[in-house]
Amino acid sequence: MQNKTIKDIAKTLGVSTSTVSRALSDNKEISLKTKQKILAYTKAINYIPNPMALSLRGKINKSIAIVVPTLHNSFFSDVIAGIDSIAHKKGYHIIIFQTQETYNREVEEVLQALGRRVDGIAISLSGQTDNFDHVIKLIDDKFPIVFFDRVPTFEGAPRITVDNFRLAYECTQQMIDRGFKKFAHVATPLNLNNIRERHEGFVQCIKDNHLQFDKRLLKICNYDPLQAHNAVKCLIENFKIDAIFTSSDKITIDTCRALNDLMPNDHIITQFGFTNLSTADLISPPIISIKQPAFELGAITAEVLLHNIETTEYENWKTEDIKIN
Amino acid sequence: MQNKTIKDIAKTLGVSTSTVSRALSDNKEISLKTKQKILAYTKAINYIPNPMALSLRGKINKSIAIVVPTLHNSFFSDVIAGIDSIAHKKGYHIIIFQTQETYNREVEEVLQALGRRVDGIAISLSGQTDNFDHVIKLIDDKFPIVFFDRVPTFEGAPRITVDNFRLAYECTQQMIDRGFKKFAHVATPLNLNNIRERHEGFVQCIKDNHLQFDKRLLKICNYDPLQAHNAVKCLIENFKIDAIFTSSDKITIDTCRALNDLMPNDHIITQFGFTNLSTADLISPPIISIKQPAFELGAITAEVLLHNIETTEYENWKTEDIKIN
DNA sequence: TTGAAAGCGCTAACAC
DNA sequence: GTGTTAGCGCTTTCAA
Repeated sequence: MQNKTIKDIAKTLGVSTSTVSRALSDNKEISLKTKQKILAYTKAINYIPNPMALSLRGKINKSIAIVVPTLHNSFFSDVIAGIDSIAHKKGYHIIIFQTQETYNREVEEVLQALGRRVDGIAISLSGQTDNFDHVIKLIDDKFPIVFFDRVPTFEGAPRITVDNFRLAYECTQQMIDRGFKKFAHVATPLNLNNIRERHEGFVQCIKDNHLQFDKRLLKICNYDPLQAHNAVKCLIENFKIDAIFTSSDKITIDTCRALNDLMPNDHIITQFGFTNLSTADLISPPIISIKQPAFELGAITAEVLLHNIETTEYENWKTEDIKIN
Repeated sequence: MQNKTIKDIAKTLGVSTSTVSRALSDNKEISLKTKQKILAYTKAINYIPNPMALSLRGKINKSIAIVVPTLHNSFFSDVIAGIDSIAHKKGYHIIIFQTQETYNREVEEVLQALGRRVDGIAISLSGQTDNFDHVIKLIDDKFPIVFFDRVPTFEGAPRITVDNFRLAYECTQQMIDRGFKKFAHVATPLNLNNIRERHEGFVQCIKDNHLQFDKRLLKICNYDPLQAHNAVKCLIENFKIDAIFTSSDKITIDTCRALNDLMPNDHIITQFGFTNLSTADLISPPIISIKQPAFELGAITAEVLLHNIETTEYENWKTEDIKIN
């Protein structure tokens, strides 16, 4: 069953390989008759050109790399689904690389992606990354790369994000409108742009409403549920808070569990925050949840990336940032 | 920055391409000195051989295809994470193909995977698939393929599944032990092996406890939430049921929403079922939830597939089915 | 121990 | 309108 080659086809049909190649590439320098004969045959045998050979010839590979911190996160799964939806339409396949949130893996995986000669890279940075040489090099070399969600601070390649500031601001405003006054924020470290922007939107909204945000009410946790538990415990015991803002998926869940553990019956504290779970509406105690348009983010990332891949003139590449609403 | 080729290296070092190739492949027909010189240099420049060239030469590609119905499902995301964890260790990359639950896409995507010359395929069948020629052909050709979760009825290639019957049986037994007596089952169509096995485990347990299962209490729904709503409504209005069994992720959620809508305050019906959501414990009304070991399923799938890929003697391939507990 | 050359599947000059 | 050939990066005979 080994996929037939252009050579086999040529032999079977009694023509040369270049004739077959021409028929396949819709070249005009070929008679309609031979072309139809060849196309009929290739269709019949389900011929698929060997992408390795194409790639070796310098043609594009029709594959893009997606580099994400982890797949254990419905946000990234949704983004990938969005990227795939666009990529598939244009005949591209996606190859997934996980960095497990470490800088070393990120460098390695980017190298691997290049080694595989993907046509472009869509990347969301690891939580550890603070050196950007590996991606700057790509930008300098005009290799198609697009950042999404967790993006670097410098310009040069498109950065596709959701409008974290605005989403956080608006949700906080809703809470204030409903009468909440004393807010805490349980967050993962602010070195990631998205988390930082969410914090800023949250604080700005509080300020704009002439309320105060006590800095001790910002609790930074890592990915350990126990830290969230302790943070919530500290908040409950020491401060009279109305509401807790949580600014990413996992921490939202951890905080929710902490609240359930620490005050199982009276839900006097209301939680609001970012989560991409499909079941956010079913969770108890209820969370006012902010859902990022992850699928759409992926779709736009793919569109920009594919545009650049398929545009040979560098000056026509898209480089501007996009904030999705 | 275009990755250097073996030719560039040869030129820089003043040796021939074959010498470089030999150094890289740890060939013994080469002096230690030249070898070390070459290796030092290739390491310094971060040389990665072009996998396209390797693949063209008939070497393996170090990539495997994962064909899944959809990525919009935390079960499959987790399986993929599990596959990747093993594949990455052995230097393989994963390329993901979605069938969107349709037979036509499944055939097409399998063809695409072969076109890409992946070394093997891990596949979970679409909900529509009832013709298996496309995969039987691969098995006949001794192409490495492993089925997981949604597997065909015939033997010949490894089928990795969770023990659906047992999981369903045990959970039902728990419910009976807690005093529940009158059960309904809200399910997606039973043509998929996993759903059918779950139903069988559920019914068998009821029978073994000398209870009766009224067949009218099996409600088949598709992926539309409205169908689940109507099914639940019908069950509530016409039958005095204690508990509802739901046998897959999405239908579990849909049923949960339906219960919330139809009887928001008195939770006289208890739901138990399969779900892979990380937040199953937070959902209200509480669900007795059965979690499949998705990550582990993926890991084992990858192990079997990679074993077969790397084993040249066909008689040493693993072909037996595996049920994970 | 090393180099030269062929060939994997394909495309694109260049011939005819 | 069609065939011949070189070459993409690599490995592997075969010579030296």
